[in-house]
Amino acid sequence: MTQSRAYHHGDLRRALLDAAVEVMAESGPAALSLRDLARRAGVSHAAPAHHFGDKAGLLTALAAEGFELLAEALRDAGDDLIGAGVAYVGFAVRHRAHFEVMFRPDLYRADDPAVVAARDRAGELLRTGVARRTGRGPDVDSLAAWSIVHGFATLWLSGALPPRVGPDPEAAARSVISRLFP
Amino acid sequence: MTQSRAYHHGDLRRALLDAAVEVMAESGPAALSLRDLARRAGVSHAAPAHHFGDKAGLLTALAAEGFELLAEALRDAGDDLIGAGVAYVGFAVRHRAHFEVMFRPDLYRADDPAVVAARDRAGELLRTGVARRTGRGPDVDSLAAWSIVHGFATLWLSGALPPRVGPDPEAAARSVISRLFP
DNA sequence: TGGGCCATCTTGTCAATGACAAGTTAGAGT
DNA sequence: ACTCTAACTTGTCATTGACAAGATGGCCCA
Repeated sequence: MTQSRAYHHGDLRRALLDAAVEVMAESGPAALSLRDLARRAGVSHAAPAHHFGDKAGLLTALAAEGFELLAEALRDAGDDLIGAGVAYVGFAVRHRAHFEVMFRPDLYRADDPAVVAARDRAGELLRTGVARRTGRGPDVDSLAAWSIVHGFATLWLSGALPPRVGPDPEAAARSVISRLFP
Repeated sequence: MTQSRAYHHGDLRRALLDAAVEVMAESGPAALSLRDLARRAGVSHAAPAHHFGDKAGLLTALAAEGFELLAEALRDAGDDLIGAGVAYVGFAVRHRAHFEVMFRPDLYRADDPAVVAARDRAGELLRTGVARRTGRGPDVDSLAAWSIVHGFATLWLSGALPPRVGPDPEAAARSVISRLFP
């Protein structure tokens, strides 16, 4: 994270990331345009390139930030396995743009050091959380836990779930996860 | 599905869909370009527009086809709940391009009649399959089942799963689903 | 204090793309 | 044979991502 106490703008890098989140939150990642972000930030159309190189660079930064936010959310959930699962879903809903980029490696450079580090950190939290709870070898349990929360979050975000699931994703997630870890 | 015993080309509509699947299978949906598809099919750059209107139209057709293929795969899996889950994952892996479009409604017109019909058909199969197996109210069980297979498939496709899961997605999926329905 | 340095941002440009408009071709039906 | 129309082409425009080259302004150090 270059500390950018920017000159002309203020903090263009952050402003661009925020604008990207805003756009993607309402129109999805496909609607993202560097020139549009520049317009929103009030800078020239080539300004984003200086901070991120290209579009993939911006999304790489977003993905890294996303994995950091996810790790933070999981850490805050503490030892409670169900709570961690709910936190995973809560993160996906609250940081929809980040989440949607994170698991679309064709959009960014997944081998970027910052991304790899943050992802490993989040993955570690996920795995140890499950291992602490269940006696068994963590392999199947943690894979099942990750799958069920990730699947629920993805389905929720895609709007594929029927209305009867209700309006509160975290409440619904809690009952689903409880089905796996009664 | 307009039956297109096409004139000049042979069956351009199908050729374009196949080319789209091929491109997306290796480079993801973001790499899709109508002009590239036209080039691959050996037609002019505006030919695709005649069959699909615009890019979203082509992806709408792909999504509808995907839901039909999914319904077919679930039907073939029969009454076996675990088998149906494995079939869901198998479909996602084997028809990666279709699957990736289907659950990205910002890319196509999700309210298209053909899409809605096919999706409802697949959804019905999913729900009744679970209800047949478990005594309980199908709500939580079917949501949990759908979440776990969808999550596993998504994670597998995104390459997020660690190598120790092994090379066979369907085998790994089977053990994960068995964890939910022992 | 003032002069250079360099990150930051701008202007200009090019090829590629999606979308649209208008024209052309060729098979089908009569 | 004639027409009709689906299937495709040619041409064009605004938008976009990427790159090159230049301008600007704060900061460091003599």
